This record gives sequence, C-alpha cells and structure tokens, in this order.
Amino acid sequence: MSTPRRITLKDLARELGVSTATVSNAFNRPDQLSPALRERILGEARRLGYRGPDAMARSLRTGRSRIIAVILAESLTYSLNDAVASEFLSGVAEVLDTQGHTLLLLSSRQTQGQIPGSASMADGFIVYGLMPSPSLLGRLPAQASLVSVDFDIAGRPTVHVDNEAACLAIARHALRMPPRRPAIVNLRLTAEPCNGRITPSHALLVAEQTITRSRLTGFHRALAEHGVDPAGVPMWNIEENTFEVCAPVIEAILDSPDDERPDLLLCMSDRIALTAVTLAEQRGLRIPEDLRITGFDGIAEGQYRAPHLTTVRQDSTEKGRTAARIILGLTPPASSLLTTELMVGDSCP
Amino acid sequence: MSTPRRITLKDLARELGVSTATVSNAFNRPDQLSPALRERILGEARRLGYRGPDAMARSLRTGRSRIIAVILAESLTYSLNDAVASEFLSGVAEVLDTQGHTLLLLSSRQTQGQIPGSASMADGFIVYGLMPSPSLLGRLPAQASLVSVDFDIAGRPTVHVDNEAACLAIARHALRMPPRRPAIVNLRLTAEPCNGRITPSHALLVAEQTITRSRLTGFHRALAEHGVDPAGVPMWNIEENTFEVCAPVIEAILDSPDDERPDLLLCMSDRIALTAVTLAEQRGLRIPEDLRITGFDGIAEGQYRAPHLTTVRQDSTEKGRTAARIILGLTPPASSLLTTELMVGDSCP
DNA sequence: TTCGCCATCTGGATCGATTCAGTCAGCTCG
DNA sequence: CGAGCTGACTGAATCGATCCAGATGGCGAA
Repeated sequence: MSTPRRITLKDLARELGVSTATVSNAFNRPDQLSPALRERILGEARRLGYRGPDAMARSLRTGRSRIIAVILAESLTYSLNDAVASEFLSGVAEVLDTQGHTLLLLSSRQTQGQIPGSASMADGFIVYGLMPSPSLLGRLPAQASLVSVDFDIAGRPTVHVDNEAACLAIARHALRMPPRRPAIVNLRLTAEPCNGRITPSHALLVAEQTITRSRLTGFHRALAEHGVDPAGVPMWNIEENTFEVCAPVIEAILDSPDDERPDLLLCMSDRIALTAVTLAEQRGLRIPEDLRITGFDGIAEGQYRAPHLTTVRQDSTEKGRTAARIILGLTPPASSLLTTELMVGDSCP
Repeated sequence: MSTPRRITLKDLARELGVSTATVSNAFNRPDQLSPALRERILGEARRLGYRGPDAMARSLRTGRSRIIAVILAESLTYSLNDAVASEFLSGVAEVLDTQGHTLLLLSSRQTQGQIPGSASMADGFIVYGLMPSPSLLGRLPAQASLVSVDFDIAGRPTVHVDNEAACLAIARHALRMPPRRPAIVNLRLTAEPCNGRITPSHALLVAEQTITRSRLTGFHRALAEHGVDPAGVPMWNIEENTFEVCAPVIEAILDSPDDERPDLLLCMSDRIALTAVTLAEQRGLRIPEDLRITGFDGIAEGQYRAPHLTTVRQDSTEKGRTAARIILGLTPPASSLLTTELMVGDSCP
C-alpha cells in the first residue's frame, strides 16, 4: 500500500497530451487558451482529483506567497485578548481578505529576536506596537516590505496617531476642573518588569517606547499649563494591559490614606481606566464625584456600562486597514497619521 | 541599477569552493560536517548577507511549511473581537510557538467555500466553530491533517465540550428556584439571518449547528424535568455574539409588558448575558430579584464587575492547546472531550 | 497563390533549496 | 600490509510549478 503519488500539473498535462504550460494557463490565464481546451483540462483535473497548482511551488517560482505577517509586540496570548490589538488585526485582516492575501501571526516576544523560518516567506511585515530587536529586522527577507505601527523604524513608513496631542487634549479637559491630587497611570513605561509606583522624575528618562513617552509628555504639558509641577504628580506603571495585572496596582492606589488618595486618574489605556472604575465602585467611591478617571483608546467596552468612560478614541481598525493598504501597495508607502477624538463621558465630565 | 540578485545557497557554495549539500548541512545538520568548516560557512554567509535557506524553496522540497491554518467560522473581524475565539486562538498559538510553527488565520465566511491558494501550503488545518462547506473541505490538500473544534467532521478528530450536559446542569441550577416566566436566548440558531423572536416548536428543527442544538437540548431537558413544557418557553435568537447585535433583541425582551417579561434568561453565551445585565440595570431592574440571568463560556469579563455572572466555564484556551497538539502530532489524533464547570455567581444564585 | 498575422499551444530553463547514494582519505586492527 | 570502517564531503536528481521565446496552423488580404 504505497501512497499514490500526489497528482501534479505535469501528470495532468501528460494525461491530456498537452504541455504543462497550457495546463498552467488553464488555471492562471484563461485568455491564453481556447475555452474548449480549458474546459477539458479543468474537467480532467476534477476527475483526477487535482486540487490546483501547488502553493509552495508557485510561491517559489513567482517569488510571492500572498502571505502578510504581523509581528506583535506582546505575546499572541496577550494580543489576541486585547481589544485594541484585536481591532487592529481586524482591520488588517479585512483588507488582506479583499486582496486574496492571508494573515500570519507572529509575536516578537516569543521569537526572541528570531523569526521562525516559515515566517520569512511572507511578502510583507507589519510590525505592531514595539520596536523589534535589530537582529529581528536584519533577519527579515531583504525584498520584503515593512510597515511599523505606533513607532518609527528609520526610513520605513509608519502608521500612528499623535499620542502627545491626544493626551494633551484629554488632560486639558480633565484639568478644567482642577483636581486636588491628580495622578498618572502609565502603561508599559519600560521594557523592564515594573508594576507599581514609580518616581515622576525618572519617568521620561526611562520611557523607552515612543508611544508611552509621547503620551506622558502630553499629560505633563497639560499639567504644566495648569500650573501643576509634573514632578509632583505621583505615577504608577502597569506592565501589561490586563485586568489581572492592573488590579493590584489600582488597589494600591486606592488604598492610599484618604488625604493622599488621588481624585483624578489619567490612565494610558481604557483597560486601566475600566479596572479603576470597577475597583473604585466596589469600594463605594462615587465616580466622578470622589474620583475622576480618563482612559485612552476608545474601546467599545468602555461605553457599555455606566459610567461611560471619558477617553480618547483612536480607530485601531482603521490603523490596521491603513497598514495593510500600505503593505499591499494599494497606497503609497508613506507614513500616515490618523486622527483621534476626545470622547467626554461620565467618568470625567 | 539592476537589483543585485539575491544571494543563494549555491552562491555561497561557489564562493567557498564547497558543495551546496555541505552548505545546506551547515545550516540544518551541524553533525554532518566539521565544526571548523561550519564556522567558515556561517562566517561567509554573514559576510555576504545570506539570511539562511529560503523558506519557500525548503518547503517545496521538504513538503512541509511549518504553518498551521485556523479556519474560523465567523469573519476575522468578529472572531478577533470575541473573547471565546480569542482565547481559543491563544491556546493554539501557545502550542505552535513552542514547536516553531506559525499561525495562519482564515475565515470560512470570507472564503465562500474557497480557500486562498496561499493557505493551502499549511501543514494542518484547525476548523473552528462551524461546519465548513464540503467544497472547502474538498479543496484542502489531501495530505494535510485536520482537526475540528466544537463539531464533528466524519472520521476526523474533534475537540469539544459536552454542551448538552453543561446546559442541562446550569438550567437545573437555575430552575431549582422555579421561575414564573423563563426564556431562552439562543446564539446563532440558524445560518439564515434571524435576529429576534423565534418559535420554540421549530427551534430544534432549524438548529443547524450541533453546538447550538446540543445546548438547546440541554435547556429543554432541564425544563421538562421541572414540569415546564419547553414548547411554551419563549425563545429569541441572536445572530452574532456582540453587544451591538445583542442589544436590540435584549431591549425587545425587556420591553415586554410587565406580566410577560421573563424573570429568567437562559443565555447561550456570556456576551449575551452581560448585555442583558447591562441593559436590565439601565432600566432599574434588580438582578437577580427581578431578573435572573445565566450565561455560557465563563469569559473573564463576566467576573470583573458585580453582579458576577452565573455561567458554565469552558476552557477555550485549553481547547486551542489540545487542537494544536493533535495537529502537530504531539497527541494521538483522537477526539477529545473537555470538561466544563458550573460557576454560580450573583446573576442567578 | 503567397504573405503576414493572430490565436493557440509547446519546450525547457528556472526558482532555491534538500537529500540520497556515493567517493575519498585516513585510521584502526588483526 | 591490506581489509574494513568511519567521518567528511560531493554530484545531481528532485520538489511542482511559471513563463519566456518560439512553433504551428488557419485565415484574411493583397
């Protein structure tokens, strides 16, 4: 019982007494042969159980795989459960689908600066959210196109929003009613593990990621405008944008003695803000009377239940679409700055 | 300025005066050549900017791509934003990562029974959540392995939970305190668009998907046990498991005249249940006093805010891990039935 | 009738690796 | 000393398509 060798285009050609070129054309360029012959070929293919040209052989020959890889900053486990990253991927997938391309998912964390060999067959790479190690970039196929999202890679197109302006805007809004004790809750300020209180004076220095740094700068500018010394504003850092990781830090903040507990939390993500809302409510704090909270991202969940979140909406799906369009060459490979929108909800009217 | 042809293994071999076989071995089988020569080859490769064997050529020759495709029932946009599907994908990704495989995402909806050629290079397929059209199955490469999740494909291994038993259990729990007007909110009972009220008598007949049908059967059995005629229990159908699609249906349910409004909602997903919680609270209904609600899935969000959801937890991540292990051959290709756990929360004590 | 011309079809090189069946030199051992 | 073995390396077939640069034949125009 030897497995019958798979049927190839060549078998089909021999069987029909035509050349392989013609069979290939039957599948790829209907205009290159007579309809009658094409029908005969397709019919025979069906009869023999030939499933069409082999994808690998085609890719080897043509040099294109119709696969686009997205390299995610965090683990896939995290990214797939994060609303912002998921929306981004949706946008990417949406455009790829319409163009007959498929989506390969990679995480830069898992790969430790390597990318699995199988990924290098991708025609293009979308790097999302975090600067990949130089060695990873060096390993990408030379001819592959590259788009980064939310940060710059020298000489490559980027899709991003103006984080500093957005944070400036939302902080200005929040500060119109002067808080007695404002505080900032950062997201992933450093690559180093650090979950909890940090000193403001060092925050900007250690902010390795442009995205966090820009947001922080926006907050600080608004504070300074209102005569508040940013160095005096307490700051906490959240390592990962999940309820589980946020919760203990938020608890710590809320556990501050009454005269030290912040009455305004400028959070760098909706996930953080929502966690704060939930935990504050559990303690009987009134929002916004006792504690005002702002978020960032504008995820749908923030608008489901009262109080609606005050936040900055960025259209992550559109970000994904834009990145995909650039990668596929539907759009010139230029950097693209998407707009954001201040959304005033009940959590900080 | 012609682009300098990319460097190949053959160039490297010529440059060094060794055979291509030896260069290949330097990358793939260090034991097949002397360490000194290997170093020389690797050094020269670095010098020439050779990035290692080409993935496509390798895949063509070896017949394996180290890519695993997941075919999702719904659109990628939906799946990536659905907690259950995302958790499932996390589990898959987690196992694939450890084995140096990568994850390709496809949606059966988009592909309309076709799969893009580029996908057919996958070594294995995980079909998630919905019976793909026979034509799609027929188009998969013959040698590829296949695992289905949450439904059976004849002769292929499946990963699933006992939906009927789980729904029997949670409905039994809910019915211990007899409701005056129980109701069922289905998820995707039919492939046809249908969002809203449906007649119970036809529900089982039109339930095309085994998963929905099993859950419904579980509910019905429990109702019958408690002397309630399932045919008299009103039913609604939800087309898509999102807040936006759920909300109008839930509104309609809650808009029933007071003497017809259900006081127990058996929901087929946590998303539906959470939507019901949110909208009921907005109307000032007390949970569970005025309305008891049960879910299904056990997503994390259900436990964040009060009232905690009464639900059946299924470990979607483990489902993903199991499917991936089977596809990779780490586990014998046998169907696997995962356990569920009744979680009693405040929404239906 | 002859000359293009067009539509249709063909041969074969090519993409970039892997791998099997050897070759060859050097070493051991009786 | 020579048989046999081992480790290191090689040559060339192969994977399954794509796509040039032609070949062929039929047909209309001159």
